[in-house]
Amino acid sequence: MTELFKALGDENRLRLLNVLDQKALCVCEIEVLLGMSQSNASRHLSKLRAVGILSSEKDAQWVHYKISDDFIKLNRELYLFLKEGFQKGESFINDLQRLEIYTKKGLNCQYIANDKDYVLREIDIHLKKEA
Amino acid sequence: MTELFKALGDENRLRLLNVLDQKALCVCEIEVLLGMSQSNASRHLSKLRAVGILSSEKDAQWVHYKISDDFIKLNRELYLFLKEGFQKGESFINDLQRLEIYTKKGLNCQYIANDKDYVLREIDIHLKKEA
DNA sequence: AATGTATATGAGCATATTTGAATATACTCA
DNA sequence: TGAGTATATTCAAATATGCTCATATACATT
Repeated sequence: MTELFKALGDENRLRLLNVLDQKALCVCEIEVLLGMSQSNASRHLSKLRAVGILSSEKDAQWVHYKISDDFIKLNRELYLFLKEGFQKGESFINDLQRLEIYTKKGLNCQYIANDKDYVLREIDIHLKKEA
Repeated sequence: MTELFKALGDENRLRLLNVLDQKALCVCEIEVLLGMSQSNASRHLSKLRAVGILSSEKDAQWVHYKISDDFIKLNRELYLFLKEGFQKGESFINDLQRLEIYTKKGLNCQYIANDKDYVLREIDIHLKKEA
């Protein structure tokens, strides 16, 4: 249990979980959506996988991470608590907004591979319109 | 939420919560029951209180700590998760065994103040009999 | 008031954690 | 096979954490 809480005791890792709770994502998508460096995103994902919170699947050169089915099954209360908490934090809400734009515009790993800055701009443009 | 998880991500603090979930205890009792140094016990209790998990009350020169009613109310799922986890960990179970002996023998802060080693021996004698 | 006791806090040390930069690995596709 | 790309890992530096020993504070009792 200690290891689980240690893994959860980090703002960045909670942000990861928040978006992954909506849908599976690969490292490069996390990088773009949360504004993290590639190595940092990879590291945090690894840590969450190491304690069983995430599972991953390879798809060509990409690795898709998602919240582990076992984790949800075995830690129902904790999972519900997390979901509740995500609805309250400002940064969590902002991250979901970015994810929603990313999804609605039909963006994906391919776009990021071709032109990461373009994807970032697309998201930011949309956010400014709403503001 | 991050701060809450950080506070929970420590074996000793989880052990504290486990026994405090049974009944309110003062620092010297924690010291004896969990075999922690006085300063360490005090510090961990402070930390848990700082994030709202514990509340404390002064009684003469003693300070009694307990799990905060607000914490339980506001974080129901997390609290349930903790209780579930406590039933699984070996060290948690051992700690509760010591607490049970301590309680059944009618020991209290006064006994610890008079002769801490006596209290420790009383608990250990009982544990050896059961083994 | 003076002494004793319970708890809190400060200083210092060792260890752990987080991070960016650089590099290694694993995979794809021409 | 060789170049390119996504992800993982290593290294080094900065910061944070947990612990012990010593001391301070607050309260009780004589």
